[in-house]
Amino acid sequence: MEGEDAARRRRQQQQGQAAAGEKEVGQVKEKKVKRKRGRVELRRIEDRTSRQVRFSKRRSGLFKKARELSVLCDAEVALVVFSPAGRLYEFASSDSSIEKLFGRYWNIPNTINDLNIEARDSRVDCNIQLGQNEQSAPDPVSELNHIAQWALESNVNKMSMAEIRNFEEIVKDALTVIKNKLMMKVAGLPQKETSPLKKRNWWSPEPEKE
Amino acid sequence: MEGEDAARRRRQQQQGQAAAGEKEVGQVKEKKVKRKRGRVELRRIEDRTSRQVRFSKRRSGLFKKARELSVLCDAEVALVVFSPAGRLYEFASSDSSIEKLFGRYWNIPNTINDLNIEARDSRVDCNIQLGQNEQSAPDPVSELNHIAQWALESNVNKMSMAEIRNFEEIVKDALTVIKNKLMMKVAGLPQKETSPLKKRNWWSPEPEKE
DNA sequence: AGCTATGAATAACC
DNA sequence: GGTTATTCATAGCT
Repeated sequence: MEGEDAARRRRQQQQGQAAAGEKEVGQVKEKKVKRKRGRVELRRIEDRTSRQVRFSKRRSGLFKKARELSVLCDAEVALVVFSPAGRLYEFASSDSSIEKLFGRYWNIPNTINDLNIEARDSRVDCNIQLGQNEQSAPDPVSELNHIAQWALESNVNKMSMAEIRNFEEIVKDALTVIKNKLMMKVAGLPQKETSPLKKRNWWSPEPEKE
Repeated sequence: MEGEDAARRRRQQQQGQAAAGEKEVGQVKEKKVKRKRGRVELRRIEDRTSRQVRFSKRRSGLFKKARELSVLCDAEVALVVFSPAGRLYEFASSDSSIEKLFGRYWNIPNTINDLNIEARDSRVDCNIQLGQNEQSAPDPVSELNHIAQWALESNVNKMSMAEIRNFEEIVKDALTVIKNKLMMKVAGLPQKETSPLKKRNWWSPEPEKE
């Protein structure tokens, strides 16, 4: 951010320079000098066309800035923009999808999540594990069913926000399991463990790689 | 965005002006002229301290731009940034909380599903509608349960790849429904729709009592 | 969509 | 955290 005084001073200085330059060349460029812009006002642009053009330009600028921040400063950035017309534009830094980053956002408030996970009904855990290792219940849908039942019995409507977030993660995990299993099954591939469900540590501070 | 040629041309022009200005005053300001900055390189800043300073400044700049875009162009913007240290910074335009805007984000992909939704087993559709209109089963989890049962009865193990994908989407939809409903319920937010997404929200449009 | 003058952001320095 | 020189973004045109 910048103070008003400094800004005004700089502006005057620049105009001074410009004047000097013009004096040097003897007013030759008089024709184009009057494209005065003026400070940008922080309120909704009324003209529809102009607003749309502004949106396009500023949007690309914003996304560029977002990308720069994520690259230069090694930060994780997620950006979602809806145009007035309802179009979606999104950006997520490098290794994080929007979903992951916002999952992280939701997880931040409750670091105690681990405890909740441990504390949840063992049937769910059990079923997921079984499904993954393909021991007794080869039908993945039953797992989802169990999860739903578990949630139902746990009186979802009275869950706290933290619990809901946790529930969301659990169901998402289950969905991943199911998807993987079905994919493997249909493709006729051996069920190899890819990674995702382990411990959800993808958001933890990781050692840096250079 | 701007072309290289134009940029270079303008830079030369400006430096020409500056040179003219200096010549006018006779090199009096020689002492401070050499703060050369150079183009910003698009790669991670190595120096830790510098990176942190850059992060602070650029972050505030980015958030300012985001706010400007949302105000000037009447767009909805959600921005989440995690510093390398793991700190969270967030911005959401005016009337949208981060959760709402990203709920909206998650709902977008469903556009493609309209046809699929119509085509799939009517029992599911029916149950969802019932749940939604709170006639018999206001508990969103039951919807998930029904979907799971439907998939189970449909002999999932013999589904084609396309069908599995579709199933995955359906479950994801259900998850979205559940999540949003719970979020709204717990946060006590009114379910207000601002934009054109409404038509395909087969699962949420009506405000709830309770 | 492409250009340029101007305003704004910010890298380098206190 | 403040200042200034410089690069960068973009408003106004075409």
